[in-house]
Amino acid sequence: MKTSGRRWHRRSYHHGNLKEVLLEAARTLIEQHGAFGFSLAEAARLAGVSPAAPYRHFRDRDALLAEVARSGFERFAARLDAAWNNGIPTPLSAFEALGRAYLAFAREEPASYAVMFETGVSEAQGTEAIQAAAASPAAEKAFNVLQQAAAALCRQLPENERPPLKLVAMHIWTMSHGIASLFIQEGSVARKVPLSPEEVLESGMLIYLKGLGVLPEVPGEETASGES
Amino acid sequence: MKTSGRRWHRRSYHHGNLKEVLLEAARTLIEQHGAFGFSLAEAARLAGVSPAAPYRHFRDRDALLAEVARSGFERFAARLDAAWNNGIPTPLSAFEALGRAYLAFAREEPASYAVMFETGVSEAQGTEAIQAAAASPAAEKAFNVLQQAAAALCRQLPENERPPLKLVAMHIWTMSHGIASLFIQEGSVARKVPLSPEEVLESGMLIYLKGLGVLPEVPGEETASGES
DNA sequence: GTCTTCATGTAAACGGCTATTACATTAAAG
DNA sequence: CTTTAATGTAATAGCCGTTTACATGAAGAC
Repeated sequence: MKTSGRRWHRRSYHHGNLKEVLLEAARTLIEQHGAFGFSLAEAARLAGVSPAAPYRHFRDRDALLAEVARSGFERFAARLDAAWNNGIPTPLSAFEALGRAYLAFAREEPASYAVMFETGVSEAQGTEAIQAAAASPAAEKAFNVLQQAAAALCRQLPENERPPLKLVAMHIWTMSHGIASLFIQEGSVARKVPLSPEEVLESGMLIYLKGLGVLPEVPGEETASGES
Repeated sequence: MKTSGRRWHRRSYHHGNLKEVLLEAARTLIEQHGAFGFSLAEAARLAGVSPAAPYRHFRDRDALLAEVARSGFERFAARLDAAWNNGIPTPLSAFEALGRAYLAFAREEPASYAVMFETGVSEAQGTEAIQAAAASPAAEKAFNVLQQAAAALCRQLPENERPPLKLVAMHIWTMSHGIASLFIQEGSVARKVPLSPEEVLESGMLIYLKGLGVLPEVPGEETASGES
């Protein structure tokens, strides 16, 4: 029973699906060992191939991480887009769904999220590929969903009170990202606060939208606890 | 002339200040090569000592990074505290100074900031030390400054309208962090938006505070452009 | 002053990782 | 069936992290 040691001791000399398996292995290993400590060799072991095999599919280690980021942005954008659903049934409810989708992605794919948003600093040599992914069409598409949502919300305001769209989109994005980023970290002080990311985001957005003038006079004024 | 190759070919066998120099070298290298790609050996070279020397001062590579994080949190907390200055002259002006101080730290010490907030994912083996730093007293002190500011702002509200302090503090923190984090990245989509981090934070906070009910009826209603 | 001691640095070595090169295997096209 | 290109392996070189045994010298004991 060759399959005992590995899930799939491949039958043929050729793997058949190595690229995808390597990406999956990378995400798994990054979740376990952190964005540091991820090693191409270990991913290869996990996939059951030699340490040199990955180089047939990725130019180097960073190219693999860049692909993790790029594909992550694609799923991210798709998910945000589905949640926003063109503002249906109402912009506000869709906006809430959007926020939840954002946090859900960060929670379900922490490795992808980390590589997408928290890789490297400055013009790091060797991370250009990843940084390119962070500026890829997929990344822009994700941001565009946020911008659409911002636009729909602003459309409820009289024209002379509308702040620049990009600014509102940035506010939404930075708050969502800040929450996702702080809560992903195990040891973070954020974890010591007895609040779920969703609670923080929803209450924060309620206050922000009220400040924007978008909310129709909140009834209960229970700004804190949300509804759940 | 031995001194040509290095700034300071130390005269004595003993370095005299190796620990600090290594921390400084680490910050420099992380800025240049990213949080990945930082190597203890290179830091040692930069300090002009053998690759084994750092182990006299740090248990391992992660311990050095943890110290970068810990000392970073200390300077961070001190700086935020000085900027907040107990809400003097007014809570609002002090709050604005606090936000600027937050972003200034992230801009001036991007390496520290990255190690403090963007290291690793989940319960990564090998990063426990850094995660411990992220939950250290210094980190809590920094958060406490934000919480004090939140408290001072909330104190301007009638008691029955005050949201939980920790919640407001988290809103402030997550938005500041989100902006700092997104703008630190070179390739980020955030860099394509023609807005400075300060503009985004200040305008966002204006809207948020208005939603909170803290702002005394904004006069100009130029929600976007701030004053600068 | 000399001796001892301990902190601090070095040299050498091991194993793991990245990446390259030459070679092996096989699927697919002609 | 033969050829070819894609895909994987083996072997190798260089770097890094880390450990161990040894070297140096500053500070105090005498």
